[in-house]
Amino acid sequence: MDSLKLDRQSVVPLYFQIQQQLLQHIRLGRFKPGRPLPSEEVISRRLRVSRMTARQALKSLCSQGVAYSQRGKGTFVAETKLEKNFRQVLSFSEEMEARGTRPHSKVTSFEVVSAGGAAAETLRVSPGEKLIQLRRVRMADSLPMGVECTCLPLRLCPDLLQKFDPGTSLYRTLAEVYEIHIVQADEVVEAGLASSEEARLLRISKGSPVFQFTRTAYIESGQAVEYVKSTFRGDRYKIANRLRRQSNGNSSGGVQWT
Amino acid sequence: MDSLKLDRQSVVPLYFQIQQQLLQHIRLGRFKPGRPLPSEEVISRRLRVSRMTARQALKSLCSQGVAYSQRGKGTFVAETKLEKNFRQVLSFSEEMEARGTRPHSKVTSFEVVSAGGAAAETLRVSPGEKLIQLRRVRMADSLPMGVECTCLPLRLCPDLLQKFDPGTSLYRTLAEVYEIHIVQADEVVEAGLASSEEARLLRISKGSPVFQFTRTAYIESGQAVEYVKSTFRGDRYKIANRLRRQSNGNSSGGVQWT
DNA sequence: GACGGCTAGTTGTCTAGACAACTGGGGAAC
DNA sequence: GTTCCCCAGTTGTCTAGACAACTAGCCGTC
Repeated sequence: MDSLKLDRQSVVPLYFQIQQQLLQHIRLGRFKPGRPLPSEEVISRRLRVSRMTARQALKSLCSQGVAYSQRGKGTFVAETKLEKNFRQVLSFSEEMEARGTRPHSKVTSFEVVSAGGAAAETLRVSPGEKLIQLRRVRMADSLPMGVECTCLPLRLCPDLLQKFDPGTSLYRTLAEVYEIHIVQADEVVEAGLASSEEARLLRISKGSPVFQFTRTAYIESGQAVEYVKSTFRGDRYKIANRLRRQSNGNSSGGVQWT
Repeated sequence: MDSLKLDRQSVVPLYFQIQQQLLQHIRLGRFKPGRPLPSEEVISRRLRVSRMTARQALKSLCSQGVAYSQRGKGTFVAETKLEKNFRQVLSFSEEMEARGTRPHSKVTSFEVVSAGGAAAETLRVSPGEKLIQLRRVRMADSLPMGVECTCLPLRLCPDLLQKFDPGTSLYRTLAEVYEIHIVQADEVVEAGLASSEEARLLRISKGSPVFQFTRTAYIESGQAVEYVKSTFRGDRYKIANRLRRQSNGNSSGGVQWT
């Protein structure tokens, strides 16, 4: 007998509940890589939802790279474990937890500064407006992974210096204390060499290969709220991604949309 | 009066035709960044398709990072032009064309070798089986961008050495001559330093920062058909990506799927 | 044994609706 | 003038079905 558990009173959409439960089963190894997930029809019948809802749950697993579909055959658990999820915005803490390592940070400075340069421009604040600047060394299982410099407009979170415990997740604090929910980010990655300052903090030699990330995070309205520059060790950090190729069907149109 | 153009006889799905036409309008600047796209309802009425079909077209633009949706407001053209599309599998040629630069390659070797090491393992061929190995220097507007070493099992494309014109796109040749359609790829990016050999070919100094890509490409069945290792100049190459944050709704389940 | 057709199972596409949740603006009430 | 409510427009979620296209296995014919 199946112990179904969809909460139809919940505000959480059904497809999302289904997706989360499948994900949990995959994580626990109850669905193994390469093996099929329940078909749309089975989920639909078992959980008494329409096929489109079941389908939406499976599709969202596919778009996360966790599964893949084959017409006429089924939907299968994806093989590879990707080292860095390049699809979803994750804070460093969340990313390390997903990887199974214990995140930890050492704050090297946490202060209010005047906006200037790229940070001011990106965050759309007038030059001279106050920003909170947080510099941290990011560690995983006590090993230094990278250095990170985060800038936030002070007016959005005026008492962050008091409210934020640097041992916890910044994103979690922003959401819980200030109702600032980050939903999107643009990230640019460059390859570079460690400066002597970075080398010292990361315990590597100057000139070692590093990743340089520049991230801008946005809330739903499209307003940029966070500007981060970070440098991560090239020897301990990889980026992995699964790409799909767009099927090609050429059709040039003459529709008037206006 | 609107000149609608959906080909309902075509094998190309309606949602894809709509998506392509919207994309073309965006590329031509008829829908500007930050401005709204036609709403689901408008597309639905204008083109006489159901709202779900119109929605699927808009959603697929969103998943490509070309647009974004806001509940209650609409779907808008995304602002930023991303330097490297990290969502779609693109060959080097396609990527450079998308960027508006003229791609060009210099072949440094093109031969049959015996499989071994990571390439053999990834492509799932027995050690010693023959592989085609193609080494190229990749150029954009006559500037060297990176070096690339591509491996393919010989049995999949036995006369590639004759059939492939290195001036053209390898992916195009694979599709047209051998019916090998690449639909997915896994890519791992690392930060490294240029070796003296790479430095010479790329006209940079040894020890300069570079990106090291390792890509495995798959056909629909999941069979790996291409293994590529490449090194790109850190000073001329950036990776850009737009990430969405997964909305969080925790629900742990007890469904029996079997 | 080889081939072809049939069938059940699966995903892909599409329809025509429904209600919920949210946005933004206008207008009424205060 | 300010506040509140309502309404039209929009996206998010969901239903119940339909047919197409493809896969894989079974089975009978040749």
